Amino acid sequence: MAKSGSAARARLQQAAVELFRQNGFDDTTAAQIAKRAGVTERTFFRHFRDKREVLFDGQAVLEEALTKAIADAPPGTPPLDALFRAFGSILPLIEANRPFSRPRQEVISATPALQERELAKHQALSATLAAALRARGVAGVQAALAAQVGMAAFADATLAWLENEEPGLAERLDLAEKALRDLL
Amino acid sequence: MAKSGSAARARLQQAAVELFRQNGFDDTTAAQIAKRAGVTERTFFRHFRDKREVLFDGQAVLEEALTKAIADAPPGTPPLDALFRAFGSILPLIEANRPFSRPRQEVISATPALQERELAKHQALSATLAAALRARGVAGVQAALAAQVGMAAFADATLAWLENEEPGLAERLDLAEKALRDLL
DNA sequence: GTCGTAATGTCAGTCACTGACAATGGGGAA
DNA sequence: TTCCCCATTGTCAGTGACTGACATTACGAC
Repeated sequence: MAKSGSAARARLQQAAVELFRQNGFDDTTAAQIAKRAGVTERTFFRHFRDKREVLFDGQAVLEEALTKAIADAPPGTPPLDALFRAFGSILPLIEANRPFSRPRQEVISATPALQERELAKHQALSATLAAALRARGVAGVQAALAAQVGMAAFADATLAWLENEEPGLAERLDLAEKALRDLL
Repeated sequence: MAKSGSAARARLQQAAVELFRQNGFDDTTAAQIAKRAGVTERTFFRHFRDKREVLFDGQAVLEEALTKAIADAPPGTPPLDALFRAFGSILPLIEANRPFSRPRQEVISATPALQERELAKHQALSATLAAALRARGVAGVQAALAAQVGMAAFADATLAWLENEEPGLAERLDLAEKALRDLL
């Protein structure tokens, strides 16, 4: 009675979002998610390290796109410029995903345990961006700081835009960048 | 056989660090910690929300000191200056705690689950700092960004200093601040 | 000394997560 | 086609984090 290729994974993610929204993260068991997806609890944990991870699975694509965008920036581009240019280049991707991201973020915002995991993901992404900057010759400390503050601005803008579609994401990002540069 | 006032709490924290260092976080059970502290597992979870939390308990003092330092900064002080001045004012506190912080950080650095929790604590502290800045009239977006980047610099400097005492914490913090200002 | 309250102990239960092993099913080699 | 390979899934038993309910104890206030 084993099912075909890993469409199970997608079904599990779908089922998880639905159940989390309906009953909350804490009142949803892994077994319930698995059942709705037509598999066993054991299969759930074969696809996802833990119960939270089922909501975090698209980061790889973004990571690659951002890294590439940073590497492709004209030589001599200052770190923050390279970063925000990279963010700008993936806005279409983000915007296209809004229908999926919105309910997902709704669940996350209601669940401290999931916010913790989201922070960890952002941190990992930030580390990757810092590495990409260092590969361009940016000094270590600056690369790390630029990546962290850039990610913070990007994450804040995206979060606010998921809650309210207007103003648009590009505009929010520009505002965040300006606010950041006004800091000094 | 119940013990006196919450010295139990301190014993639990002490026992936890020792066992975590000896056997690792994952291979240490809450029951083992409790036993070494002379209490029951149930008592452990009365003092700490979960197994990770036993390592995170000094934040309140820092939070208060930092908030106060920010509030006390001369009016008109730019956000980043107020922030770094506040950090500078609590350096003695941090330095005095090094004997406790070092083994603790050793455990955290070896355990992803604990790093996640640490990120969450930093985020919470950052939110508090942002609020303190806003209370001084700093705009919301700028306050949030300043707090995040400030925390990042502070955390990075402290972490590096815990791994290696030289150069000193004050010096590391100055370097981080300079690197940050050079970003623009 | 008594009494009230806060801290602790006891116990049973749920659920996240794991290791070991068996069953299945689809695709490629012969 | 037929057989076999192997990736995916199912089954089962077990550990440990965490919780609720209730009993017990310690200790200061009076």
